[in-house]
Amino acid sequence: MTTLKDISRKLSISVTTVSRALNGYSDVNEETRKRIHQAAVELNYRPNQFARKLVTGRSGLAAMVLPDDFGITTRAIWFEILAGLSVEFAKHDIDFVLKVSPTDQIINTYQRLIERNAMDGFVVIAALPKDERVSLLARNDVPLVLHGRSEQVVECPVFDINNYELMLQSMQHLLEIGHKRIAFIGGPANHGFMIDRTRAYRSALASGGIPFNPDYIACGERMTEELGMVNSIRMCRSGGEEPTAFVCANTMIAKGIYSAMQVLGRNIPEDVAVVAHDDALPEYRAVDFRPALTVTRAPLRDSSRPLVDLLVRRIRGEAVESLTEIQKAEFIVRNSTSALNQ
Amino acid sequence: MTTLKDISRKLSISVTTVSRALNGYSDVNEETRKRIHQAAVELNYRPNQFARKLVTGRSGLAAMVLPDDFGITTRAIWFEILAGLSVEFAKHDIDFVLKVSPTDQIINTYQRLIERNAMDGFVVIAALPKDERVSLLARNDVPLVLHGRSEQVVECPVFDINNYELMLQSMQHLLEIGHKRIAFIGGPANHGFMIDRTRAYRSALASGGIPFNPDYIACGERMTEELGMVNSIRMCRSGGEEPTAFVCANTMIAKGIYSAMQVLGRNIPEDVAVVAHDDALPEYRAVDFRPALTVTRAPLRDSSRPLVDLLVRRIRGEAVESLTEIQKAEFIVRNSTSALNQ
DNA sequence: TTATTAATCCGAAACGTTTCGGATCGCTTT
DNA sequence: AAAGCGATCCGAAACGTTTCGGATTAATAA
Repeated sequence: MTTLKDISRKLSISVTTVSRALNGYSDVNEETRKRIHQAAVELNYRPNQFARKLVTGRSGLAAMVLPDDFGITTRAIWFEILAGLSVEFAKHDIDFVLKVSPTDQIINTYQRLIERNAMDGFVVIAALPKDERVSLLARNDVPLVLHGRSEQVVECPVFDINNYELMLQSMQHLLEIGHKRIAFIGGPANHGFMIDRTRAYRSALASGGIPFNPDYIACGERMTEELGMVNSIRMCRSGGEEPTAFVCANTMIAKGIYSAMQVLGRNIPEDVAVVAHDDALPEYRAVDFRPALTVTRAPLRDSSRPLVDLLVRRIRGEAVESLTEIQKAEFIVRNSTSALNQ
Repeated sequence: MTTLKDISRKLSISVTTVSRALNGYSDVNEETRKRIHQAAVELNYRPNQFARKLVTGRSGLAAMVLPDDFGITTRAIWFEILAGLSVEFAKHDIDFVLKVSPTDQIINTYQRLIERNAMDGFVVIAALPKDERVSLLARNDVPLVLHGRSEQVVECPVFDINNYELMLQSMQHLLEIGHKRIAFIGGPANHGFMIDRTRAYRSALASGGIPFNPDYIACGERMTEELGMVNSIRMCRSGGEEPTAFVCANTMIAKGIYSAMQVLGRNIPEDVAVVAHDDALPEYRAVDFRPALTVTRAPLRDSSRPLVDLLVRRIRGEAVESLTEIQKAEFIVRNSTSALNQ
């Protein structure tokens, strides 16, 4: 392990100057800076992160805390997010630490992490309207970035996709091609993105002059194939009028509906239309559905960079007001929707 | 942020003694130790990890490096492993950092991490016979624990399941109930576990007096449903004699075979038997297969604890010789295998 | 009585950085 | 000639721990 002192000794230059040269301060001669840099690579110098943290207060560590029951979704999705964050943080020389905690201990886990004071920041995913994690972190002045919008007015950077808009787009498409009995199968009703989408769902119905039917909306804790399967079958068998179209909160739910419709002997898109929101997971490619799935598309992978950038800028002390980013989803019509024949 | 000095001041006791009391040294009076502990909780003292690292050399950080194409398997499995490691490391007060790296940059990533010298240790998964990662870490004296066996004689703790034994068990079962044309569909041929299992496969055949048929073995880079589907169909349609039984390296492959057999109009277990190795992922529950799947079972989740324990013991300086653990898989006969009728 | 020992405690150095507050020197301005 | 300035450099303190090498005291052994 070579240290600043080693370089200092070798060049007969003070430690101070070596440090300042390596950190790009302006008060060191270009000539000596070169010599110092050269010596640094020769000796294979790496700054000791811990000594640095001790004086600067920065650790070069950022964390994410996940529930061990995987919350609203599946392992595959979490990993997609984790992988993206890891590579993005690496670009900023930040190590990404993963904390998995029993679901009922999440807040305690945050508390401990905050007390230990070893993380430069946190990324918080799946915002709730009143999010305890967010208020805890904010209260302790710990930088965080939030994925999804939270109702509470809090000083933190936010990244989100335009959930309201994308739902509106799906609905308008279905309305335009003549659907009136449109069902919505989604995730936990208390999450920010579901609130936004539900609002858009109802607003689109209203603007189409269609009364809201509570039987046509289903929320589940976990947005899986099973959720889509079970609920679409239930809706079709309830005795009332069957829906002619389904809007799904993700492609897994759509997959479940596809299976259900097959079992029920319904054809897509002739008998029922299906639209979904697509996080673009390689495991569930909307283009590979038969028929190919109409979607609003916003790759989860694309969220890593903005999330990390926002957090890093917050850590660096940028004003929070400028740290909001809303990504627009793309609307892609494929073969799972077609004009209603009647 | 309260420090040792704060406690020291409050109690009029030297920093040294406070430190030693809190770290459980024997040369401090039981009475004063109590006072110190009490003051510590009152002031909500948390040791500064970085100051500590600076002097002890330990960082309280352990890492795992993963390829961004997810290597031999799927996102879901990686997450299962990551989650387990995270909670186990937490028990030892170690933060778990996840590094995702482009596949062709893995070694560079390790190199950089080693140079930065910020990790106490690494867990290395999916051992290759000659594993560059292992030799790099070992050469630099960085503690690691290896999942799977590596050919090279290297000073590192190893955790593995008894791949040879479990394959033997599956094969013996199939042989006993009369199967002779037994196919094996597995993962990348160069991985340790595949080498072991292939050896067991051939040895079982030999002891049953059955010649090895290269058409009955298939290896794929990725052990997915698709792999099982494609290869089982190929084997059944090759024109030669169809296999009457399949042994699969995991349950996803088995799932693919189930689908393939349905397409082909074959019944399980009447026409073909299926056995798999089961990592016990919640997404692919062997008991939920129809018919329920006969397996050798070794939950992936169960590997986290031994992996972490071994690594921690290595970091603490225990002799490597004592740090090997081989877990036995359980053999569970269900309905996907039955005596061949002929 | 004196030497030994055990039980407690502590000062100071060390870990490797960053940074505050100058110091030095040669030039330019007044 | 004095003052001011810009360009370079550096000593020393600070960050919060751990740990080495004693110091002190009282009890015990010789």
